[in-house]
Amino acid sequence: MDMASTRLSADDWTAAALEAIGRGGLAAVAVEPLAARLGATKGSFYWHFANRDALIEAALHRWERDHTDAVITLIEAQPDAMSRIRLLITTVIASTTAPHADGIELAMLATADHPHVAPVLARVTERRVAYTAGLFEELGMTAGEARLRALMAVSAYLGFGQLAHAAPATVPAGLDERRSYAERLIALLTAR
Amino acid sequence: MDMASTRLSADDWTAAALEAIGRGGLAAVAVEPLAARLGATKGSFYWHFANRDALIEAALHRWERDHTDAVITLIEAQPDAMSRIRLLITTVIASTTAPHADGIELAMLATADHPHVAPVLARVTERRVAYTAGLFEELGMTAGEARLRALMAVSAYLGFGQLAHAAPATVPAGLDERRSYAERLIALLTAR
DNA sequence: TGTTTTCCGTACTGTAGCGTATGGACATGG
DNA sequence: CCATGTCCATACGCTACAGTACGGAAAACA
Repeated sequence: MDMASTRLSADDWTAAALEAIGRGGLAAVAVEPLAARLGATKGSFYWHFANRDALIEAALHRWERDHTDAVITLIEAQPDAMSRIRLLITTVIASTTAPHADGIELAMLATADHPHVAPVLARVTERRVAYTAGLFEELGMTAGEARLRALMAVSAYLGFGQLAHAAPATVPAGLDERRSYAERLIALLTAR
Repeated sequence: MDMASTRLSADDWTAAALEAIGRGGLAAVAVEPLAARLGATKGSFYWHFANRDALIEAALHRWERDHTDAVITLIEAQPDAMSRIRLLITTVIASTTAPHADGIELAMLATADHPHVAPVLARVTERRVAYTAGLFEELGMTAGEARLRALMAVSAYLGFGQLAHAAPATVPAGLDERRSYAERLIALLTAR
């Protein structure tokens, strides 16, 4: 995995930081352990970054960029609003309860109070709600109604993630069960 | 607040630990800072507890006990299933977005991976889902249907908490808006 | 009041990680 | 091939906190 022991770039460090966040949360972004994992020492790190805080900020902004891009291009490929909503819900429900979901996302929520995490997470979340509200509007709902549904949808998404993480036993286990759960959720959220 | 500078009991320490969790998460449960906050020193702590881990465990178990008791007695006071569901949803939606919700609960979710937190949180969550499913059954639903609805309800609860925490701007601000949001949620969750 | 038990303060050791200083390896262009 | 800039390892100091040792104060009890 890390056999090319040439010099490291700043991006190598942010990538390692994101990976660490996924594993152990923001607290796992520690310079010396990361250096060990990269087969280097602090000397390298402090050449590329001023301090630990700068690394965290860089990693967070990279996550924000990559993450939002990925979701948008995935969903936007669908033809109409209804199928976009379907895809949104089903992929989320189907994938979330996998081994351990998207570790980074859970870590972000877990550290929502952190001064650097808070603004990033707020932007991503607000963007999600706004985007989802747009989908419901395309279904013919008023702006107010669409926003309510969007809040419920995003809540259902976030809540399901927490549920799967905190009490995996409660959540539908098989893929079929999860699929039908997603169907019921879609039906309730789009009901007039 | 802390003028009675008599001796401390083990319960004083667990109470302080819970308060610290609410403020800064599990990481804030540090012996020396807690001692300072209590106007004592480590000498006291290590007489009452073997180590930091023992304190965490004690605090967690105390939270589990107090917490479940409180919710159950509050809800169980209602006459019928429908009003219990109403109360459950409305209080949760109405109170969650207050200053900063129940700090402890958020901290628990944020540290769900911790070896001592995981089992406690899993028990509490499973109990919530089971209890809510029971309410839906009382409404005349089949066991399977009731469980689905319960999952959605608890998801909505957890998700709303996360939403209010991560992006307060997205969530209904005024008490009236929140109340009507809760109403819509109840309507959707109990619709046949 | 004297003795025993309970409780706590002080002083110590040990560890983990942040940040700095500095010299040197390695590449690169003149 | 040598001089300059780029990148990194080593060694160091500093802080925060976990846990231990031990002596002494403060209650409880006789």
